[in-house]
Amino acid sequence: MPLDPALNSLGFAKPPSETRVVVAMSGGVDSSVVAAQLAEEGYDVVGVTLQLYDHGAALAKKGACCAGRDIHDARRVAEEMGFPHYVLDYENIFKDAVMDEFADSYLAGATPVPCIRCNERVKFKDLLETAKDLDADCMATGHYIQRMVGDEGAELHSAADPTKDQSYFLFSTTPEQLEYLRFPLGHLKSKEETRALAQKYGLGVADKPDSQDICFVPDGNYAAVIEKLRPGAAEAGDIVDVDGIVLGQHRGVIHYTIGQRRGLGIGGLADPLYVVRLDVDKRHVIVGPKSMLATRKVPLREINWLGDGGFLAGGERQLAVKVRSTKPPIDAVLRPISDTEAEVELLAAEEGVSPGQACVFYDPNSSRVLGGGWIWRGY
RNA sequence: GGUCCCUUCGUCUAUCGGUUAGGACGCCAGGUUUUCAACCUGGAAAGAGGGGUUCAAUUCCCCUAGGGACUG
Repeated sequence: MPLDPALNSLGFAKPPSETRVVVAMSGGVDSSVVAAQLAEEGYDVVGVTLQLYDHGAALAKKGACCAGRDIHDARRVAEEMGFPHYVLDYENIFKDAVMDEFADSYLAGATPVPCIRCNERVKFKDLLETAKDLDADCMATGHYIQRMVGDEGAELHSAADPTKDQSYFLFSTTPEQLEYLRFPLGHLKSKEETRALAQKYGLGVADKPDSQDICFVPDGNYAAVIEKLRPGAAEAGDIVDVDGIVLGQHRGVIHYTIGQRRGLGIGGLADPLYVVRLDVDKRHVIVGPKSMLATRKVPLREINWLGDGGFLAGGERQLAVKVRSTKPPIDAVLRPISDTEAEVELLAAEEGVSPGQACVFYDPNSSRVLGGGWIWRGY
């Protein structure tokens, strides 16, 4: 983070004590450290935690964000560090903006990424507006991502620690949102530094495990949540090969994603089978050998462009893309079709490209994130 | 009716007297992961049944059951 001596650590030309920052606190280590650190630096910190879904259902789950135990943890950090903390009831907003689409996406044979929608539609939208209503100068989160100020304004950059980088989950952050956001952890070299800071501030959450899995799914059984939301969603059907030959039965298309290997229950083969396609109308899970997963053309919509210049006007571009959060970026050509649609051609075929997942753009020569889009079926 | 062959983890199979009975796929668990997956590591899991021969039988012989090939 290049520091202008005239500016404080959050980029404002005034003392921290006169800079109000809303910290989105999940109750985890990361956002707790952000809040504690900013409070320590003397900022006018306001902690906010969102209640996103039903308490009772979530209590059983450890490591989840924003419910029950987590709200408690966040509140305690605020008390320990001496800044105000608010809990906002966002259950309805969350259901409308995240959970409903999550269910419908699976029903349509796609594989959604609810965490991206939550950032895009809840944390960086309603919560961000709330922060402005609170007269905050900016809003900070515990995401491992970097915001840098360039010639054309705020830029999004991958985290310094590539193993913790969360750019995949933040590609849809708009330039306007980015102007207002701050990510104080993005420059850390490793998660250990975060935990060390938590120790330093004496936070009770210092040893809390990292969150994983979908926060509103209690026991990892996301299909059960979908069935609760959309009764009858999991209808059994045939597992077929590409020639239509029935190889077995499945418990519902919603249990599968393209590239998936486990859960087919078909044994006795020399090589494993993978899901290569989902046919919702026929309730077919189409399977084949790994080689059939190779994909080069990836159709995208709902593009969020974070690079310089206009998206469509800029024409064809060489860049790197990620099609799954844990896969390394690979070289690709991006061909805009409209302001919000594009086709990505992967230079080397990738396996497991699934509708509903995100395709995130990276500058191959720097840490900059250039936006991304949502993968969908086709033209 | 006769002759010959086959029968091992859930599945497909390896092992032609002494093995912790091996592998693959499937399954389970752990790791990884703020999506779902992928991936990595580990685990459970078998000699159709009954008699023999032998120091020793999955392995050799016989019978029974089931399956297959050829054949008056």
